Amino acid sequence: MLKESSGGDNGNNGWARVCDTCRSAACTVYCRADAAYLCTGCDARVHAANRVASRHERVWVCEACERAPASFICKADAASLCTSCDADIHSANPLARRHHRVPIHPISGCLYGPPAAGPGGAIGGSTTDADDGFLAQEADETIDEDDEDEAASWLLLNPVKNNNQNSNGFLIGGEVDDYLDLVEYNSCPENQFTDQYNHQQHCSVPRKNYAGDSVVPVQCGESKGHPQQQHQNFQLGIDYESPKTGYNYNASISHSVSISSMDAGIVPESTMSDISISHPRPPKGTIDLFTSPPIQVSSQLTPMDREARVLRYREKKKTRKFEKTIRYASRKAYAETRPRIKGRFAKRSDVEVEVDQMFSTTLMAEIGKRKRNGHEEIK
DNA sequence: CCGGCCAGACCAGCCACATAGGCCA
DNA sequence: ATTGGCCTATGTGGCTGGTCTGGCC
Repeated sequence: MLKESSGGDNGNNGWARVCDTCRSAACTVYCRADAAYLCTGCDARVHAANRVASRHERVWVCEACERAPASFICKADAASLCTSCDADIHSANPLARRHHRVPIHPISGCLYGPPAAGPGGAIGGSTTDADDGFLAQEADETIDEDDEDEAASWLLLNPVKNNNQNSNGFLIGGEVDDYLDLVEYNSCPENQFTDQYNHQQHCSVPRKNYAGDSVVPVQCGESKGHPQQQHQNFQLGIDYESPKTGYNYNASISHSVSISSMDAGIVPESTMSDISISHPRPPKGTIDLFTSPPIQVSSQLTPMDREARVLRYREKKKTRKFEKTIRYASRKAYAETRPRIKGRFAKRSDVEVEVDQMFSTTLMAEIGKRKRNGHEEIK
């Protein structure tokens, strides 16, 4: 797909960039320190020469055009792509746009070591290595170590640590929290982006009536900057639960909002529609390059920002809730009334179906009669 | 080995959503 | 004849709760 989509000509002039050193082989990596494109052999030779050279940060060359440093890994295509090719390929159609892409982190040291994985594996895996500058910086911190570690994983973009789960199987401040926190961050008046993204994020109106599942409309604008609204956003960030089915793109996602009157934490559909409809959350560990604001924010945090976020994380941790959440109250009500056999849903008998139909037709007739009467009264 | 605990599987029906196809300007 | 927008029909898969089951301690 990738090669085809690039026209099979490998980019601008139809030829892969050649190694800047040997000038004979096609380059495979780009060394930022040397600002040079190198083939596998030259890279191994140059960067194994001494310790300093071995620390040079390198990234793989785009597999589509083979002419620019790769910036993202597309998990669906299993390919590393430069910004340009990524944009070309993944803006082609809605399906491609949903491909999971993660930013490539440069790797230093030996790229061709014994357990070396492919381009994606080697570089993608580096995010959890000590080579990661951000993580290395984390290691120097000495505040409350447990919280700090957890907060670090929470602050990171794609750390493996984020897969930590507690005994209940829920995420402990994983990427989900991270994502939502970024949303929250963006939603703060002082942090608002001026583009349409945030407007959609928090002010969207359900596209449909949703009467069936009791989705209620969003109150927009009036609560902007209002403490209560901020609180609600805050809770959203906290209570995000891990899907029951685990690490899966299609896994169901539940949300919970702190509403005291709801035993099981039935989500006010306004928040539901906010998240799941107006801006479907990109899959775990991915970045939606075309609809999301730049999320790299977290990797460029100032110490002040970082401290603030750690504090916020701790607050969230304190108030985290693990209650089961109900996204659709109507489905819950229906499920409770359905016949069961040993706990499993069973097919309704013909009699039950008939009764239901009779009831519904009667109800519709009643509603129609009331409407007509209403019109007559108005007239 | 036994008992307690817990996570996950299972089921049917509703419905949100995506897609395909038809129609019209 | 082609294109773009709109609407409708159809298909797919997520969501829901009570019970059972297998694994673990």
